Amino acid sequence: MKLEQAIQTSRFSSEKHKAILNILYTAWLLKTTISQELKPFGISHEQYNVLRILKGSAPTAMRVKDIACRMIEKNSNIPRIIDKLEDKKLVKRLVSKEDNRETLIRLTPAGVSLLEASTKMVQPNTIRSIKLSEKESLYLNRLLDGITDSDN
Amino acid sequence: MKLEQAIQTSRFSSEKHKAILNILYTAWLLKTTISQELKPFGISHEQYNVLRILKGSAPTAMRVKDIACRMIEKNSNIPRIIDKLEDKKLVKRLVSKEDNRETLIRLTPAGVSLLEASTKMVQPNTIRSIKLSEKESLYLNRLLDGITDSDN
DNA sequence: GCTAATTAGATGTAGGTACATATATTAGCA
DNA sequence: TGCTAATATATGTACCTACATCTAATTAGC
Repeated sequence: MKLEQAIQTSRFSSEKHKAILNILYTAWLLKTTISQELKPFGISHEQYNVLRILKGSAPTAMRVKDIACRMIEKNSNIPRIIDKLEDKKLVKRLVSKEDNRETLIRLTPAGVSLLEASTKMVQPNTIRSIKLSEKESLYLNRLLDGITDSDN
Repeated sequence: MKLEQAIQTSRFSSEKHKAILNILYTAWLLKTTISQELKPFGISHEQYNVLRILKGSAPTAMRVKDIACRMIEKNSNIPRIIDKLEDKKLVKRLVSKEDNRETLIRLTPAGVSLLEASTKMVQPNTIRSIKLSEKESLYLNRLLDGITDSDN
């Protein structure tokens, strides 16, 4: 119903085909919603994700590659996102003492407080916008986890 | 299981929160897979979607705005995607006789044959890569359709 | 201990999204 | 009719992804 009207089609070759489009559409909706919530804070969804990842290991600084492998979109260009965050003084780059190839990234106090303020807004609104019970969410997670088994 | 290892985390505030990340991650996987399949044909996932939409109304040409509202990602910049397709001679721009503001887009024979060839590869591989029965797909579609009711 | 291979990160480029603005054309209406 | 508002598309900008390539630093192998 929702998907059909969103893309103005009701011709799907199978439920599976429809499911593929539905996942893509729902993901787009989620991203758009989150981006809207973040707009007042002046950061993008991707920049927000990096800040959250950094907070996960704070106060310890993180290496660029360790941030990268926690991102949902695996081809994110972390150095470039860090550039933007550094411009806004939300993170700081440090050179690793033990390996000079590595760059360590650390949240600044400004980064911490912007993250806290934005999360306070974004988190509840996003959670609220999803009309699923915990039980339905669990079942959805099971379905999604099973979708791509490596032995295809 | 899948998601946890993909983003190296098992701390989710709820099943719902995990479901949000799971949808985003699964969509990214799908997009990446489809893009890979399309690479030999020299077109992007978005360009492929436009070609498919055009085929849906062929041989009648379509207006830019009608293509736009069938796209999954609603903010797609259709004129720019058309530019790329036109460079490759896969579509042709025509000016509408009844309204000179409108641009009509039509598949060229080259566009039709590239679409057929690529679909023959992409469609089965994508469908096969999704490990869901029709029944599971149906249930997944129901869950996704319910996720965002406009009265939030 | 020195060179080759590997690794971390930065950077270039092409294509895309999101959104604001520009331009042309048509519709609406006093 | 003539003027304004609305509409269709194109274009500019900032940010992002995908991927190739570059540079510096480290490790492996002999």
